[in-house]
Amino acid sequence: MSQTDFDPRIVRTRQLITDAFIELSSQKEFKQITIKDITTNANINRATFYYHFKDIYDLLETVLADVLMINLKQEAYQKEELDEEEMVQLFIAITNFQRSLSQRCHRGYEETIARIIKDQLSVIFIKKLTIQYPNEPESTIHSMATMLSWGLYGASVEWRNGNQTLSPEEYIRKSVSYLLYGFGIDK
Amino acid sequence: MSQTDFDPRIVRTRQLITDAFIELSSQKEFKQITIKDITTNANINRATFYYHFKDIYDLLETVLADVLMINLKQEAYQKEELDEEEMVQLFIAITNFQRSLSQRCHRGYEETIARIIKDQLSVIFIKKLTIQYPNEPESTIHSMATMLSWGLYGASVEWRNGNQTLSPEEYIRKSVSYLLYGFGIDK
DNA sequence: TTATTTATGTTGGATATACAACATTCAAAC
DNA sequence: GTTTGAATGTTGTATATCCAACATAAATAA
Repeated sequence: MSQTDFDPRIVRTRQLITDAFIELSSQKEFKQITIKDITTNANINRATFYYHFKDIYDLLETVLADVLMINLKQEAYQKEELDEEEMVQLFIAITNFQRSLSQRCHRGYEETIARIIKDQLSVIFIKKLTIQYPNEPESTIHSMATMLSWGLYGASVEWRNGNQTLSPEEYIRKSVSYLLYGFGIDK
Repeated sequence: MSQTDFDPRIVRTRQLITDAFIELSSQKEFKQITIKDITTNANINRATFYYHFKDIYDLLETVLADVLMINLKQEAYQKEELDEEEMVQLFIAITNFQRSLSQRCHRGYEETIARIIKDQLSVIFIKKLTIQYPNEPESTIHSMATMLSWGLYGASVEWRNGNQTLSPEEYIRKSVSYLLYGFGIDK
């Protein structure tokens, strides 16, 4: 964080944008939210949005990292194909978040947070699947990405609600192996 | 209202200032509130306050007129001495406000509003009494102004709580005559 | 498929808001 | 009463936010 990030104007504007995004996430799916929706809701100029964020994906990652304190930045998951190791790391990031959820003040809108997390997982998986299966129609790619992101998130909820005798890694590694094998990862 | 008053920056900043003033009014008397208090509470620069308002008295009148919708601007009560007609007009302005209070969403902080109104009445009366009694010590002037403002406001509350068979003017004119007579208005 | 509308990303210029500094006034401390 | 500190009002400069406009892409309508 640079010094200018303490400028009250910047702080206020970022808060407006973030609040708008979260509110819209409770009403719509990520792919239905437009920059225009956000800036209208926040009552700021569109150029101002671009002063602060590169695009809506940048906003999504910032909200996850800075507001929800969960590391799901794309740059941390750069391998082009689905990979067991990366999926385990994704799962650990989510369970870290789940672990802290009971101590946090966000419990009131957990459903919105869940949606935001799944949206980002979906963004990550779509990117990988598009590269790995260039000839698959987009609808198939989206469908697979949705199943993966919901599955991974659901597993983290189950892990949290259980007695947590297994570490996240132990809990998920077998499932991930089966998942990837089902994708013909051994071709 | 000029076109620039729809500029979102202006709207937001004015809201921040107004909210800060109202919050501080619930904690302190008017004369204890400083510009610095307001700008700190609102998290804006002091120069920005002065961009919008001439001074704290300007803010007070604006809050009354624009937020609480009650006309107690000094410029409407310019006679230098206490005057029966002006006091009746003051009372009518307050009772107009009281009349609408039951239909408004401000009921939750009526005490703060009462304080703000009394503060402005006090400002008006201090100005007149200072001119009328130049040799009286300031503490006396303040004391008289306080009694007048509380008295006038209290009468409006009583009027509102009664069955309102009398118009505001009928209700207050006799009392005002007695008040002014007690000030030696007939010298 | 074509035409129209909407959204995105960008750019140059205007302006509201920020900052620091200053002079003066007022209030508090000694 | 004197000194010190805080508050007020002001000013010049920097910058975050605003606006309109443009080119392009994407979505929708015909």
